[in-house]
Amino acid sequence: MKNRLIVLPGPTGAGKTEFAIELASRLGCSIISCDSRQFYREMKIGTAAPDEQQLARVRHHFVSFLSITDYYSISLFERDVLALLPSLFAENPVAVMTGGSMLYMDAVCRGMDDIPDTDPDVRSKYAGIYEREGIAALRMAVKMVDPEYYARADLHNPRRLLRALEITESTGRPYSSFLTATVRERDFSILKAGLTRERSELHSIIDSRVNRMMEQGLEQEAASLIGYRHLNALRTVGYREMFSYLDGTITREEAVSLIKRNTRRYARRQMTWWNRDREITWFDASQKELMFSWIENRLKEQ
RNA sequence: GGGGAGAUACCAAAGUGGCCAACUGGGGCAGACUGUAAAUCUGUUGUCUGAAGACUUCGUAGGUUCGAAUCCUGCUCUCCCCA
Repeated sequence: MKNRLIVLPGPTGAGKTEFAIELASRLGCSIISCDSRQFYREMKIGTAAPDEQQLARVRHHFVSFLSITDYYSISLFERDVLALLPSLFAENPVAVMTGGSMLYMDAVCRGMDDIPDTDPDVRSKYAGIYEREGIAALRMAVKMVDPEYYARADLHNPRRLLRALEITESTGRPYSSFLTATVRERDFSILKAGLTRERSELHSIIDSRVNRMMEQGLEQEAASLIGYRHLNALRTVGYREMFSYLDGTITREEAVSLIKRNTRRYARRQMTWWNRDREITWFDASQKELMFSWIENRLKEQ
């Protein structure tokens, strides 16, 4: 019998954390967290990371295992999860992966193309060009070195253009030549069950969750991290807005409502991403038992 | 009781005779996404339609005009100042 990874995507606020814990305890397996901000041990409140009690109920992996100053990436996550799974499957043929980081999830399920690491100097060189000369300069450069990518790139998006340029220059090969979109074979099978809620319900959960974060001390947590605000890990909903408040740019109330708004937007982007993944079977949060039995039946089938 | 200001689409706010279905911002909705992705970026937002287009909008009722969100009059409401 083939090992199984149960993948549980869902927008922020749908209730994945608690749901996954219940599922994993029923199955007696552990949880792989796929949340790119809960990775960081310094960011607990603002990321709604599972608390001590929740962590005690089921063994979690990839929660609070990094410092905000560590370098990490999607491909490292893919590598680390694939390296961990055999030991999990040795104990139980099933594992649960849940979280809201869409591309990280896809990296585990489908794999990323092999692209060499880039030269940090090249990266900062192009970042400087972008700062001084704007996006038009990036476009022109991409057009020169990788016309194929230029033809299909999002020419408004500096992140995409910068990435293409740094890869092309670091490797001496056009970025587009690395992009094969090959789906990797995995030696385990994947079952995708998504957890969602009605939009309006999701919004009110998000609102109350943000209020709770404030009660739990998001302000203090952000204040303790403000010296690291330039780090990518802190370019995160909840922290950025609190930094603006701590700067005195906006009021506390404004910060709170911006956090709510930006969390809503994040949830929407998540759904946009997953909507095109036909492998996901969706369940409303109110159909918990139905979802459990669906999963258990599928597990028996094999 | 007297004087003044204003009512514009979900909200805020421009427009002060035709180029206005109406600038802009917010919010909403939708989309993209191959390496720090809770990031980064795009579109759309009166109704009907695939589209061309048609139809109804700028507090309300009238009027002026070839033509009004824009001008005039009555009414309703809001705000400010003086009593």
